[in-house]
Amino acid sequence: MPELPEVETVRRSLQKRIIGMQIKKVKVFNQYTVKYPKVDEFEKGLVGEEFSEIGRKGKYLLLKFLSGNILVVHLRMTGQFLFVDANQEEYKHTQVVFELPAGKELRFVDIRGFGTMHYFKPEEFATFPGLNKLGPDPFDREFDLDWWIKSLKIRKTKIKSLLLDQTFISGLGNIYVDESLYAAKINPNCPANLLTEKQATDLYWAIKDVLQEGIKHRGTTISDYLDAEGRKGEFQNYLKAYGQKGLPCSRCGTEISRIKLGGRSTYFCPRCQGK
DNA sequence: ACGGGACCCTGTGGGC
DNA sequence: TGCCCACAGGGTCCCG
Ligand SMILES: [Zn+2]
Repeated sequence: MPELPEVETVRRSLQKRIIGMQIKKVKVFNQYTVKYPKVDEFEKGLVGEEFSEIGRKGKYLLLKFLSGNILVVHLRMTGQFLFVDANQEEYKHTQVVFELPAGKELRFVDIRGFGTMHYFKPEEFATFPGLNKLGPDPFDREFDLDWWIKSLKIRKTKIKSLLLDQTFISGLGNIYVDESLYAAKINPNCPANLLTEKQATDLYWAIKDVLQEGIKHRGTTISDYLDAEGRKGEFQNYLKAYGQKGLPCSRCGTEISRIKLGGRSTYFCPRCQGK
C-alpha cells in the first residue's frame, strides 16, 4: 500500500498526535510483526519510552524516543497506524497495540501482516541493513541531479525496475513510478543507460513533482490506506497513468496500456511514452 | 548485473 | 451458493 507520500502523511499525523506521550504498555498479537528484539524484550523495553520525534527515510517510519532508542516500522502492503481512544471497538488484524496516556492507544493494524517493527538502541540502529542500504530519498540532499544523471548512465536495467529498487532510490513504489514516468514521457521498458540527459533530467524533476503532489493530497487510497487519524488520501483522484487502463491519456487521448514488468502491473501511454 | 519466479498473508472481484 | 483464478500500494531470497 504505502509509498513515500502515504508514509510521509502517516509520519505527519503521528507527529501531530503522539509526541511527548509515554508508552504505558505494549501488547503484541502477531509475533511475526516484531522482528527485533524478541517479543518479550520488545514489550518490556518499550514501556516508559517517550516519543520525541517521528522521522522517515524512504518507506520506513522512524519513531524516535527521548532515550535515543528508536522504533523502525515498515508498513509494507497494508500496515496502518491508528491513533484512537482505548475504548474504541477492536479492529480485525490488530497486530500490536501501544497504550498511551489519557485513554489513548496507538494501534498497528495490518490485514496481510507483512509489516515489520524493529526496536533498536542507538548503536544497533546504525547497523540495520534495511535502512543503511537504502538509496537517497528524493527529498534528501544526496538526491542530486549530477549524481542522478551519472548513475542512470551506468545501469542497463529497465528504468521502471531501477526506480523500484530501494537501494538505488528510496520511497517510490508502483503507483508513483508509473506516474513519474508518465510525467516525464519515458517508456517504462527503456534501459536506464539509453535515456538522454534531457530525459534523465525530466525524470529527476518529475519524481520530485509527483511525490510532492502526492503528499499535498495526503497520499493515494485505493482500498485500505488511512493515516494515523483515520483519514483517506485524495491522490487517487489525480492519477494519470496508474490504474487508468483503457482510459484516454490526458495529453493525447490515446488509450492507456497495461503491461507486466518485473511482475508488476505497469500503466503507460503508448504514444506519449513511446511504444 | 539482470530477469524471473516463488513466497510471506488476507481479501476482493470476476467467470463459470 | 461455491470454487478457482488473478490481483493488490512491498520486499526478500534463490536460480540461471
Ligand atoms: Zn498520451
